[in-house]
Amino acid sequence: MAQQSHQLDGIFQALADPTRRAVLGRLGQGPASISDLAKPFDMALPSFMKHIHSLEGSGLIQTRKEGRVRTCAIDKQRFATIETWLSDQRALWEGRTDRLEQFVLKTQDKETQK
Amino acid sequence: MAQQSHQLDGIFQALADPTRRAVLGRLGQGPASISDLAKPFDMALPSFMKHIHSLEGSGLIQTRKEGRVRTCAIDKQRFATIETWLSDQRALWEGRTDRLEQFVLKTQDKETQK
DNA sequence: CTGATACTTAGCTTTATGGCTCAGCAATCA
DNA sequence: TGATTGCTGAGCCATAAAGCTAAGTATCAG
Repeated sequence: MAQQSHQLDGIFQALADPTRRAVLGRLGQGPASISDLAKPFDMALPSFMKHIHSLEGSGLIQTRKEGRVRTCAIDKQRFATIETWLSDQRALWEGRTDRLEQFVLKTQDKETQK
Repeated sequence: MAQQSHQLDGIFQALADPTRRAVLGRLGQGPASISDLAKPFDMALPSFMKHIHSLEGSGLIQTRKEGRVRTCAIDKQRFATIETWLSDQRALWEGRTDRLEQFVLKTQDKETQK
């Protein structure tokens, strides 16, 4: 494990914004141009472009320009990076579902009921 | 669907920092106190506390104070929120891995306008 | 009661983020 | 050719993030 932490920084940072997640949602249904993607958002185009750059920089989408139109498409592979991190994380918990944790969890219940 | 976008903001934002991910890694092995968690990091305690607050605010960890020691534990449930988002996202792609997408990819530049 | 420990609060600085406008440039269209 | 479309680049502004120090509070150990 110990995958590039820096890569995860960018990915999670990109996902931490509702506009960018909405764009991913839209691109999940198929590629689209910048201006098509921008339409639903009440935002100037240069501002919107920053979101696109964030998504592209993190590798969550890829873009290419044909003529004057830039088409964006989701890059599904990057999502695997997230899943890998999640499952690494789970592996930690599950490799160690032991008495210590149970002990603390129960003590915690006692506290919570105040 | 349409889970609280605001919740995802906080979760992804919290995950977008290597210190905070490292803390989660440590907590995956069991609960720990603030100062134990802080030890590996070359950072003043108040700075470290901000990371803890970020994690707690996003719901990824829970903390409780006993005497003068605050103990932190991971909250596994919040991770399900991420998985849900991921699988919603995948559902979009997979619900529509069809000729349309291929078609659009190839003919985009001519056919974008209806 | 005193001192050490374990945070906690307040406030400051620097940098990053997310928005804007204005201006430009290349590709299409009339 | 000239206008329109679809970005793109430069640069400004306000707010948030991530670090710091200094000082405060509350346990706990003697």
